[in-house]
Amino acid sequence: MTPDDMMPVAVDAETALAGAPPGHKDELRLWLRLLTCATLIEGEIRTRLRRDFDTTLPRFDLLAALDRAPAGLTLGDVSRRMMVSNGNVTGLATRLEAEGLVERRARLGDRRAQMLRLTAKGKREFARQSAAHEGWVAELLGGLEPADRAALFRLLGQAKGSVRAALSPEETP
Amino acid sequence: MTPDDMMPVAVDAETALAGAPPGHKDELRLWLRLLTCATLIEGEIRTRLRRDFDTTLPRFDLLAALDRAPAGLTLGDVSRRMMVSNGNVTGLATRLEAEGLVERRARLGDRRAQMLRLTAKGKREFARQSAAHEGWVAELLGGLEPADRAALFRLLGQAKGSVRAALSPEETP
DNA sequence: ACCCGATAGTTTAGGCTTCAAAGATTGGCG
DNA sequence: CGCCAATCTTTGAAGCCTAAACTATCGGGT
Repeated sequence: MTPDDMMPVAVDAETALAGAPPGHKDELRLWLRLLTCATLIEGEIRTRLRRDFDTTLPRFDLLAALDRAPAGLTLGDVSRRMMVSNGNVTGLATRLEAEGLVERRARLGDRRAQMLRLTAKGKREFARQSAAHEGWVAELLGGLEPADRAALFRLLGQAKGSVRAALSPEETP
Repeated sequence: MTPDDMMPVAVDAETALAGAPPGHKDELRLWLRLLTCATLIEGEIRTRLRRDFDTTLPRFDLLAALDRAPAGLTLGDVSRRMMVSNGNVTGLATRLEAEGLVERRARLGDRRAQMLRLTAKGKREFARQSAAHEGWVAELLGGLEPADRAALFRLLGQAKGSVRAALSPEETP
């Protein structure tokens, strides 16, 4: 319960020259802006998925994961790719199965796992949704200069690297 | 129900020279990377808020909004700032009130609205959480060169502008 | 052959989130 | 004054999400 010494935080190098209180305000502002962008886009996509296809983003994401893996995926695979919990996928898969978009089938030789695959209906449905989705994203980010878009893409890669690097030590003990 | 002509999508100008199928893949890749970054960071912050303070991100965000407005905010104000629905804030406020971090009080002259304010305990609690939070973000994004961080910040501003521009026409009829 | 740690999935409890509909109040207009 | 449209909040139904506990199965070492 000593809230002060839990914070490995890079209190080295450049902090010295920055002076003042720790002053990690820059990173914070960056994070808040990143979050705003993501929230804005995500919210709009959710709204349109509901409006035009009467579906949700998690459903769409699950279909997308399966679409990229014609041989099917286990629930665990899906959970890792979507970066969501196990139990979450169970429920999602159950609902999509009930709608006939996805099918569970046993995996030979391992009675623990089951493969999840798109049904024909699921493929058709996802193709429709996917085309619209791609258009929406292009519409929302179309205001960016191509050069800016490329630069942003690269810098986000850097950011991703920074986050993963900060995460991996404790994540894999 | 004609799913084909609902898609205002910029099918003009640069699409012509790009050739091929509509080919908005660039924007899509950019969006997916942006989303990955946000999800990664957000997930880590959620985990740590739970682990270290036994709280959640929405609670933290609500406290943060109130902390920036010493005079208090109506539930509606909070809802707009957090970009979440009205009903959502009701429940959030109720739980935080039960924990003694926030208080509802009637607004003079308008019995429909109520002001939400931090209690003394809420202020203390948020100060602790906020300091840790700032450190976490700095840790996660600390791997970025300061110049890259600045560039990223600027480009995200552009992206935000692009999204808002694409949104505002239909959002305000 | 048996046990035991690792892996796959489900369940449960609790919280977050949205949309839509309902309640409560206000302020203005005839 | 009385109505009514606009504003603020709450409620209810449904779905999403996590952590943690539980079940089932697998595979290897003794």
